[in-house]
Amino acid sequence: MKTDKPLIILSGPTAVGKTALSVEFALMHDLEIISADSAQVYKGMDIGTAKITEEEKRGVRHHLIDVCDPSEDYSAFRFKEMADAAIEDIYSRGKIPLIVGGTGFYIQALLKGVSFDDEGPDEEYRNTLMQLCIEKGNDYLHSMLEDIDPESAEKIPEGNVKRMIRALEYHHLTGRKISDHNLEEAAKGPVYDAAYFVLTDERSLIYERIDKRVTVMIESGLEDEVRNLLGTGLDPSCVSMQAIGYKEMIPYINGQATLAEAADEIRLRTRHFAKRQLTWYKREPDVIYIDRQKFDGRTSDMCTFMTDECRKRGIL
RNA sequence: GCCCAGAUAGCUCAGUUGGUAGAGCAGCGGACUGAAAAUCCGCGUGUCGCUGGUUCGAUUCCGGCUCUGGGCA
Repeated sequence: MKTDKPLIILSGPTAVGKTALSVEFALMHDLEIISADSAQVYKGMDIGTAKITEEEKRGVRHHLIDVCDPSEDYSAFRFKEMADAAIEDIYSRGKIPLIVGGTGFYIQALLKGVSFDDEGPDEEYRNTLMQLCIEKGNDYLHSMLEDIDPESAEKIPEGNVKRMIRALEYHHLTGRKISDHNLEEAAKGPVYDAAYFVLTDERSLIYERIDKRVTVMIESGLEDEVRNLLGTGLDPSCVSMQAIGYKEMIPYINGQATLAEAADEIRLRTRHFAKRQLTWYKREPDVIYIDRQKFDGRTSDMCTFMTDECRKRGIL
């Protein structure tokens, strides 16, 4: 029995081998790929994001890569809008979409159809709050939050300025508590019939692959890539430049660190990132793990496993 | 060869006026619903170099040894 809104998702920590597996699987079933990656959307950010190359695509159509200028701010909201549109487009061609990427937050927004019904972001209000925070301290923002939304104040630590600001902004724009909004959204079920795969491996092997990948990035010209981006007048504090591999290069380019120090910092930050991704998946319901160890790393066997799991769910 | 300093967590080091020890980083765990490759929260994982001595008790004091720096030759 086939489903109405089939969707296949392949996620997993960085450097685990999602790209190679995704192309192989897409070729096998004539799928189109939608990237769920918060950094690969930016044009000109190729080496540091380990963006798939034209050769690696092997003719498989990819969506949501290079759709944004690095000076623009991308977000979960924009991803959801664009991904929903891409999915409809793919359905119209009679094909099934394969979502591939490591940004769990984006995948969640898409899969559960999270509603972003306020008019945000309100940059002006955010700046006002940021200024208040600097002048009067984190505890001042926290007490503001306590007044309008005690549940959020309970949950969000004083140190987490970003989330305090977002909670205050949501209330400012809608008059509602974000804690209520979050509860409503959390209760939602998926809007697509999805098989949600997470590719994993032994932690130490993921870390080894990260270390090697960073070495290759440096050898492939990451420094020039970052210099070129900054050379266009891009603000180093903008969202795209917060991506791992970019913000760590800036001290080196400014002469405040050696290249080896920058590379080590990238390796460390990437390992931390992989750990955060793994934590995220633990909480996602109905995730199907693909443990590389169990397949001895054989792509064809992993594809077979994925095919079987999809069929069990009426997908494919 | 001699002199000096050091040897404590994976790393860098602090400390115990003698009662088996604690910071930062690493590591590990967690949160996350319009910045998410972002942001934030929690957890000490140890033959205190080895070996004798003094002592009720030594990681701490004393001797010897080993190793590592630095200096003198």
